[in-house]
Amino acid sequence: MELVPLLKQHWTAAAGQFDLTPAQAFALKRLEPGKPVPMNSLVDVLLCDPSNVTGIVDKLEARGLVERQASQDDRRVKNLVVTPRGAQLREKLTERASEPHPAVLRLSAEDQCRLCEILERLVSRF
Amino acid sequence: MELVPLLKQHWTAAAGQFDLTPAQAFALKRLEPGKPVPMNSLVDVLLCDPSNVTGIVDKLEARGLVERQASQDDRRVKNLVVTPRGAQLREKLTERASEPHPAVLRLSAEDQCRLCEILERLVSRF
DNA sequence: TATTGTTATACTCTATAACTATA
DNA sequence: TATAGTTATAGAGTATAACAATA
Repeated sequence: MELVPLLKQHWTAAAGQFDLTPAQAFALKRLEPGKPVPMNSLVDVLLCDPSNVTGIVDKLEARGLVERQASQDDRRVKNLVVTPRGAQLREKLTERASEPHPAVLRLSAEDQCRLCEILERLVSRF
Repeated sequence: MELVPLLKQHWTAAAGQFDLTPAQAFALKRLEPGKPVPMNSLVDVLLCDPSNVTGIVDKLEARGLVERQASQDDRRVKNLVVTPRGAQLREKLTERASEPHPAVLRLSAEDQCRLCEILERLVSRF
């Protein structure tokens, strides 16, 4: 919990390099190019209210990074599709965010390795 | 980074139990009873602008959880002191926040132990 | 000149509630 | 009745800039 402000700062800086807010960047990072998903699915990723997703997607769409598409199966649903421009930005963002935080580099190589493994298992159970 | 929303949700829930916002709870948790610290020091903990600290402390002070005290050494500085009521709430908060997240409990006992050790080393280098 | 803390402002995130359209 | 998404709204966090008091 003590690390949350640190992580937040790291992520905000990474997102800011591409003129994205943290939440916008989170959403973009979770949208896989070529795999449309309902707006709905972002609620589980961002852990926020559906009404927030609207605003976040609005801004991404206004910049031409994602598009809303009417679903064929359920006319209530709008699917989100990453545009080519969005995919390009997403890749750069992912690359930038993969850079380890300086504090992590101060750990031993063994600790870094173990931390990585354990966190992967933790994420997969989330 | 994928865990940030999860951590945030966990912390928001813990803080909410005591009618504190996440930032207020963070500040209170970092103020040790009996050890006055300048407002300034919260900037490094919350990693935010000094102007935000004013507002966050305002709300804690309005609830009688902390107090501003003029510093003897430097008349520009205001020291923050946790009140008895603040100390009581802080203890409950710390206790509540120490409860492991369900996702962590799904890890093996060995992983939990290692994660704890590594994170402690990480925090100490922060 | 530089620093501590404040104020004013604007933007984003966030939840709540009420709404439309579908199912 | 229930669900997907929107709108309106209000509260909180955040940074920027300008300011007063002090160093």
